[in-house]
Amino acid sequence: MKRQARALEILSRLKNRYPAPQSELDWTTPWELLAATMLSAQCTDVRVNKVTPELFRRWPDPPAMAQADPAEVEKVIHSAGFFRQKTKNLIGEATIIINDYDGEVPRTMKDLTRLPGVARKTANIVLSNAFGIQEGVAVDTHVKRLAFRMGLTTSTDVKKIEQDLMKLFPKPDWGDANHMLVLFGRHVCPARTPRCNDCEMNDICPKRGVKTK
DNA sequence: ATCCCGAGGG
DNA sequence: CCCTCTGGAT
Repeated sequence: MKRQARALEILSRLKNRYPAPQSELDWTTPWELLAATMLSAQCTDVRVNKVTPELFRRWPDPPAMAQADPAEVEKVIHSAGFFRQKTKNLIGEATIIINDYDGEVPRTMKDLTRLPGVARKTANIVLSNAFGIQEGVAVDTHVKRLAFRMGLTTSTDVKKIEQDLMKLFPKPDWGDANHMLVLFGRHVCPARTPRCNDCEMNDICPKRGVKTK
């Protein structure tokens, strides 16, 4: 099957499995989503959700976080990993948002990626989920793995993979495509032991790079 | 290419 | 023990 046709068929089957896909991170404001998404680097959303209630209670917005004691923030987010760098990112992001954006999380790719710890993946999530803006396709470890296995890209470079997916998927689906691929990756096609026998993509998936034990 | 970093699973 | 988890900066 040709790549474009396969992409649309995969999208159709993903929609069938996940009629209302959404992130499993807990958040209520754009600032909380930005913080939670940055914290999710190399860490499961379950563990992010374990630290964010206290984090958001003690430092609920950019003004509070900009004034936070780094040692205290490090304690609260310790179990999420990369805690020193992530603490610097949180305080740095809050400070720039206060100084340059009047305390509001910016709504453009250019402005978001100025923030420390924020590149295209995190910015795409914030733009799509908090503001409903389809700027691109967020490419994380799940999207990267599945796009390669399913033959939607031949690249291992996240920027190139994003460009490929933007051509293959209709723009209105870009935000949902990320969520559906992440969920499908977790449920059916994890990195180590993909369950190809039980997979509804079995007949159209090239299974590129699938580890067979 | 390497580093940041803890926690859970196999 | 080794791999992986919704990455990003140097």
